[in-house]
Amino acid sequence: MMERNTKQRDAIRHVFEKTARPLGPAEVLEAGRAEVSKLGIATVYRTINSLVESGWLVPVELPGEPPRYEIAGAAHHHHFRCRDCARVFEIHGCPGDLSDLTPAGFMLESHEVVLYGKCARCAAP
Amino acid sequence: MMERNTKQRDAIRHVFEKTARPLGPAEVLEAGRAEVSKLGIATVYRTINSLVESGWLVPVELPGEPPRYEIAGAAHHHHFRCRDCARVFEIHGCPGDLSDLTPAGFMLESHEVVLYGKCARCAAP
DNA sequence: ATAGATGCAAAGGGTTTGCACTTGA
DNA sequence: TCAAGTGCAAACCCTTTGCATCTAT
Repeated sequence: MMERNTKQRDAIRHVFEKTARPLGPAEVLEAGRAEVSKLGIATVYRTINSLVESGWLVPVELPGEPPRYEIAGAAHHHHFRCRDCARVFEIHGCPGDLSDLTPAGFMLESHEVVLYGKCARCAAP
Repeated sequence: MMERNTKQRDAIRHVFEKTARPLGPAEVLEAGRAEVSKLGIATVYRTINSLVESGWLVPVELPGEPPRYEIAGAAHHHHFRCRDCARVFEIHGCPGDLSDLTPAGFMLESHEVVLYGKCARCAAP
């Protein structure tokens, strides 16, 4: 599946390559129409899903929000969401071993951390 | 709104009182039918929403999943989601100060931590 | 008695799928 | 050529809403 190079697929990849932040399907559709004006939402979804399956994209899921996607390849990291502008930023570092928090008998496999607050721009006076 | 005591409302509160973990609307519906067999999903949604507004319930939102709800009043805590049975459990403890992860200029206000793995039941042989 | 609450079914919003047409290899 | 990929619209899933009926006060 998705083994051909189409202009739609190229356009969608270009959108991610040109944008430094995680994007949702609607944003991809809008930006992608600059290159392929008749681009359809179904193609965006199918292509994103296949790019995730192929490992080129990874989903960025924040609590209570529809998924965004970003180009894969970054090291293990988490995200900071600005409460004012709603933008999401990658943060480096990690709280480390969280097995202390794991209840007895439970098997810890991975974790997710999201920080909330104000980004540099919104915190500035 | 929701200012009367109905058997549906009571049943829904009972479900949360009897269950120690965060529940989604479908789980509440199923458990609630034990008390009110004709309970409808719309009533579950309406009642949950009003219990959240009144502060009796708080939403538990995990990345990429529809919201669950738990009784308000618990101290700051996080959640563990079982990858096998998809149930969510409250965990005690907290990684603590995460300001090390916060980029310069950013203002950290709060955080969310979710652990993933196998619950005691699903990890058992 | 009567406004509030319920249940059903229909409507919404976002994502997926069926199908005929288009297109890349 | 001709199967993979696309676009459109219908189907889906979860949640909300409209409305006639029921019920707590």
